[in-house]
Amino acid sequence: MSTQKRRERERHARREQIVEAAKEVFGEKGFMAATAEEIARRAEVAVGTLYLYFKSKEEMYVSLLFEGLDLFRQELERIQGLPLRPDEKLRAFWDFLYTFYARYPAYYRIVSFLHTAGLREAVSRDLLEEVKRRTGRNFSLAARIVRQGMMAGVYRPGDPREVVDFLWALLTGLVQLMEIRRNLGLAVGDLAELHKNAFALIEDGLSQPRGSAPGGRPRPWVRQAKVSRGAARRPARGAR
Amino acid sequence: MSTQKRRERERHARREQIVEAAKEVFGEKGFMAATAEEIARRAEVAVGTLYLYFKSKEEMYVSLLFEGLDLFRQELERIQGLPLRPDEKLRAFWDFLYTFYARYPAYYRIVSFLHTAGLREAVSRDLLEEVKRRTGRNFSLAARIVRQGMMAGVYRPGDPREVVDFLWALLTGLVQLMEIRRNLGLAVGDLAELHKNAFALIEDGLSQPRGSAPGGRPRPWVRQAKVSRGAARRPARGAR
Amino acid sequence: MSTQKRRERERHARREQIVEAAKEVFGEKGFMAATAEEIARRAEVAVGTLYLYFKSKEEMYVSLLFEGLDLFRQELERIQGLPLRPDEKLRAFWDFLYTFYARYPAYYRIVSFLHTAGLREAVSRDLLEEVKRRTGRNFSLAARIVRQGMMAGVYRPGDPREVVDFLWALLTGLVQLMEIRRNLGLAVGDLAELHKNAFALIEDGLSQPRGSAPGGRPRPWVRQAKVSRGAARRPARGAR
Amino acid sequence: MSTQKRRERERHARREQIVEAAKEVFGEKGFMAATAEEIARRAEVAVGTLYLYFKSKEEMYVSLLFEGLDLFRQELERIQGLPLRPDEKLRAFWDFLYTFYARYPAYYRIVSFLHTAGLREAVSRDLLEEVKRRTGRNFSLAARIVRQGMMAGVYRPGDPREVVDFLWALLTGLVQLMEIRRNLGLAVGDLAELHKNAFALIEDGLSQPRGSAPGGRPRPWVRQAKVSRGAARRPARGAR
DNA sequence: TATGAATGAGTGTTCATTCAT
DNA sequence: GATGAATGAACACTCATTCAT
Repeated sequence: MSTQKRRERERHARREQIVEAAKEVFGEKGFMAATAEEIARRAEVAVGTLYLYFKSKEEMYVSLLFEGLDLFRQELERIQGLPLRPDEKLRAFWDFLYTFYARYPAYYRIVSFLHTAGLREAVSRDLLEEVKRRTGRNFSLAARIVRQGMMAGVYRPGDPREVVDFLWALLTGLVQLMEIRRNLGLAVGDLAELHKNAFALIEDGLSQPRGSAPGGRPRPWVRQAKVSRGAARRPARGAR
Repeated sequence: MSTQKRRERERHARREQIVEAAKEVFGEKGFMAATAEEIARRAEVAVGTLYLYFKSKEEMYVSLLFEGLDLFRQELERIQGLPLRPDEKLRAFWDFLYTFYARYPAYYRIVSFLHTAGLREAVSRDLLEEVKRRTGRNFSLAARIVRQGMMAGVYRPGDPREVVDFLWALLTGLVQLMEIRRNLGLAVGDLAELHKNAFALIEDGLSQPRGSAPGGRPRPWVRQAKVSRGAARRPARGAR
Repeated sequence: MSTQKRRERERHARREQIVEAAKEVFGEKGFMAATAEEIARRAEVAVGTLYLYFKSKEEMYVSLLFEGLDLFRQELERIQGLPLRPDEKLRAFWDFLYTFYARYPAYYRIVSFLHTAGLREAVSRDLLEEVKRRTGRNFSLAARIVRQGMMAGVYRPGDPREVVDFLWALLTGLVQLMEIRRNLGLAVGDLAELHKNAFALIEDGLSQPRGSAPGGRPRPWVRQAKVSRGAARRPARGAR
Repeated sequence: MSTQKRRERERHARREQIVEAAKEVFGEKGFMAATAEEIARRAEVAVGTLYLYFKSKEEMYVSLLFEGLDLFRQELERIQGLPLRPDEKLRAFWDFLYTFYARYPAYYRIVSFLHTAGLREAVSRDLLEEVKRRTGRNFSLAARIVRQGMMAGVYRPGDPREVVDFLWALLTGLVQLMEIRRNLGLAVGDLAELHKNAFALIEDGLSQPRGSAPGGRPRPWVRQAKVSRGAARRPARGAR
């Protein structure tokens, strides 16, 4: 019993060693340039040991995401529990998206890695399932904030999950754009500033129009396409 | 003189051969899985020849972007020339962002490739400069559309380039999100639908409030943070 | 004493577990592709335990032969005990060689494995001794059948062990030939048919000429080389 | 033109370098223990170069067979052309089987390798086809000798190819048996002697019975099974 | 310019075997 | 005896890039 527990503990510790080393090496060199041998060396472990804990280099990399996803969730839950108005919560969420990136850019890179072609072959089904579960939970948590805003009448009705997709897409898109600009040697603007302004833009779109009476019929979130004079009339495609 | 011109032409033709082959191979296999040998074979050229025209595999890949950037610019200019209201133009631009992706997803992948760590070492300075020039031009062109909307009072005043960044980031962010979801084996929503709705959201944020008189004092685009009643006042977290 | 016996029994049972698992795994995957870990898993035993009972993977493999050699011997003894004429016994033996292969091809593969270069280093001396003893016994048993035929005057006098070598060689040679043909994708003939015909051929060679009186001077088994008329006399090439 | 020819020659020479080195290394270490790196080193060639000429280690190994198959064929043709009686030719063939093994045992080992499971995946289709073609030709050549014997009435009628199979099987089976015995540390008999005696045995089975009149009805090669008293009567299975 | 044969460093992964507990 | 985590040497194969012709 005691032996088993010790085993358990040691196993966990060893895994941590490896994860830490992997974080370092992948962080410094990126996925492609990182080598199994160096990770093993830094973890002070034999190369073979790596493969006792992870199926492949890809799996090692993606596994690092878990910690990030959990940190992400914790913060989300903290925000959710704050005594704030829904719109304040959403802003807190948006701010968090940025601070999280600023603090742990590596996690965003791993997420970005998830779109690599052929990923599904290199990684175990279970790992992918777990990633799905955790990202799904996080998206749901975020969606809840938006939903509360909608139900409180602060935001127009709509699909809250879609809004989260937009926020996430906007943030990651901006991050990538900035990184590309840096890579191109372009003077890259202040991401913090961009981030702040982006929210102002989106929040306006989300919000109930100011003039509308609190109890009035809500302006639908997806509006009719305005018709241009002289332009071919396209059929209005209402909200799904 | 004539000889030189012929030389020039032949050189250009040869380069085109290679570019076409590269487009095919990179398109089918992605950057990593593509091999110089296969590109050479398809271009009906010796492997060594590739390196007479391109410094490296990376350079070959990134060069493909030029054509995309030019197509992009042409369409932008077409839109600019259309007899549309500024807001209609912006919508046309937004639609174009999507149709361009739908038609040439490969270009987006190359753009995405530009954030690879170590790119600057693998690629010639000149190439990067050229990419900068062309992307810059395209961003400017797009920004012009937004600026026109602002000057016409349809949109609130602000930095038009920033708006273009937002639009671009939003679109590419959504594209990546969808690709990740597909890779994770998640039921992936309809990108076209998402794309449409995203615009509705943003456009609202961009627009002058409905009730405001055309000539009235514009509501500043970046608004003051709303204050939460009863909640502990926390500093804005965006800046950090 | 009792304890020791139990120990003994348990030890034997454990060994059986492993042998059974090894038989399965080697049978399914062949020697090379089989792994110690899988054998351990199937035997429900730790990997290390394998090495308490066997010196090496090779030893595990070769040990499987014992069971086969014993089955072989039992059948040989059964045939020996049958109320048959010597030539009928030999045919029964020959048929058995085939049915044994058809039923337990794995054993033939292990035998074939015994000619691997470097075997002696990978396997304990004792194991090899045991294999020698058991195969030797089997060969002797088979030789006895032949000897009986010779003594009965059914077969010409000669070295019975040699005849067994021939029969064994012929059968295993045919088996290997068929397997190679199958591997090459050649239409492979019916081994059963071949097996039958081969015996007809050999039996004739073994037999006393028909016309010779039972008690007559036996035609020597190894005859003088016939001399070719008109052909240049060449030295026998067999010796070299 | 001259350039092309030189290229051709160089290519051939390089290939020979590699083949020679491969022959050495495989010969010394066997297939499994041989390493690509050592072959390259001995051939004074880069490792990658090996793979310009051969698809895989397996292919390298099997390719060595070609030379052997050609030597084999040449000797077969020589024998065929000799002014000998058919039965003398067959003996010459049989002697050759042995001397060939004695001189080039490595080739027999490669042939034996051909029954490795999974070979077809490790080796190109073309290579296998070529092996088929050449072995097929050799078997045909040998069969011709037997057929001539049959047509001359020296041997009983039958399928000459089958006889060749028997001869081949018998020889290779003996070779393997001897190698196993040597590996087991058994005093291994004189293969040359065994080889000689085996032929006496087989030749008798092949031959027309001595007493039969030249023009008489040939005794069928596959005879009726003799019936044992008291044994279950098995149906006679006539020649196919 | 064009060629294409040659290079050779680089790497993820396996697995028989050991040994501290 | 039994365990099973750890080891680490071993290795085939790839492919971007070069350079002699």
